[in-house]
Amino acid sequence: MSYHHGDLRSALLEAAVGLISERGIEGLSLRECARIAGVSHAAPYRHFEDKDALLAAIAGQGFQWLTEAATAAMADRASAKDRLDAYGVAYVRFAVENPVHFRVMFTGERKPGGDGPYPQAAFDLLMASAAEIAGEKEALATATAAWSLPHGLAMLILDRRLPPEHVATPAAAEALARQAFMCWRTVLR
Amino acid sequence: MSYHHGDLRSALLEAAVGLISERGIEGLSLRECARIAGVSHAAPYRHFEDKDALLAAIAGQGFQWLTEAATAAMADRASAKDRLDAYGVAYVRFAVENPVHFRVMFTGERKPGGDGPYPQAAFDLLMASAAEIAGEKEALATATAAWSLPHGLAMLILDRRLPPEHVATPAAAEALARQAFMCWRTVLR
DNA sequence: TGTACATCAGTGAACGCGCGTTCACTGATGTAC
DNA sequence: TGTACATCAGTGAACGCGCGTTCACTGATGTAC
Repeated sequence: MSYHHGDLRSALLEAAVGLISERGIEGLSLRECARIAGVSHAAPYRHFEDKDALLAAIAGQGFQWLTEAATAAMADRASAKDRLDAYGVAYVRFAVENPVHFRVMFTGERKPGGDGPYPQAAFDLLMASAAEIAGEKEALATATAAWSLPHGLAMLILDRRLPPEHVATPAAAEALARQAFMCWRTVLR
Repeated sequence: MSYHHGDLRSALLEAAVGLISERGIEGLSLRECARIAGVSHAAPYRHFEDKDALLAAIAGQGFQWLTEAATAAMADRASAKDRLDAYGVAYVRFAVENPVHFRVMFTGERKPGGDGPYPQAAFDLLMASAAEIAGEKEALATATAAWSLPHGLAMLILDRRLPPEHVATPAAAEALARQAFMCWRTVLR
């Protein structure tokens, strides 16, 4: 290996995601990331100010991907109701496919000042369609409900809170998710 | 203070809840709990095998309270649909009133073996009413949806993910929650 | 093409830290007789 | 009521640990002339 790594920043992010997937967010340590990347334990500080900055980078990446996925999923839907529907499906799919990112994005309380990562862009998508359906006045409540359902579902799936036999594989989990959404669709149509 | 504390177990649980509410679950330490309870740092081991046992005790207490609250809320409702509805409202209320317990109950992945705390009793309540509404075949999907909505809403509220001005106070949060549930009620009626 | 130099990514030693847990102990409590 | 004893809650010293972070450094890279 040469003295310069080449793309240590990416390697550290990757190592962090792997580590979190094995040991949980609490189990993340910069030193272990450095070890995995084959670099001294002080090297990460050339790329991330501190541990929180690394987590923030993962969260930021996740928020971007989520927004992209939701935007793409909603793009070819004609009605606002269909768009909310597509949003929910894309949301759960994103969580199942990127469990570490999702957990980092949504674990822990945001700072009172509104500090910290926030899915502003993704929420705006929701609000726009919700306003079309329910009017400005009830848009927030509608968007909140349309976010809560897939968010709760994603959390319950990732945390293995649903009856094990129905969430054993990603495919089974997705099937259950789609069935659960059928209930929601009823209200949207 | 006398040599014997009297009710150290309760005092430790209380200290732990306070500590978590200030610093988050990661910020919990047995030594700090002991300090708060005014006792030496080794004393907690007379009451809890280790740190996880303390957390498990908090979670257990929470699951019990949640089941009691949901049972009570559903008790005087005549139809299954009303019962699912009451469940959701009680669920969010429980989370808002016991944020630390709720977080401890639902933070982190359960062990693959199905180890760890699980709201079995609360979920059974859901399944019973869901089966009445949707039949045995679709009961699981219906129960899942009826759990996901309040679960996601509770998480988003506790983590301050909703637009700040609407969740500034518990009262405002509850109002928003009730509005959001109106959407859900539509599908249940 | 060659050289001097600035830049900056990665090194390795060192610091201080609070933590979880163990252990032999001590002091209070309550019970059997 | 009094005494001997078992029980067990709480003590305080000690262990080892990995971590986050800082620091002066060294070696590679690339750019100006």
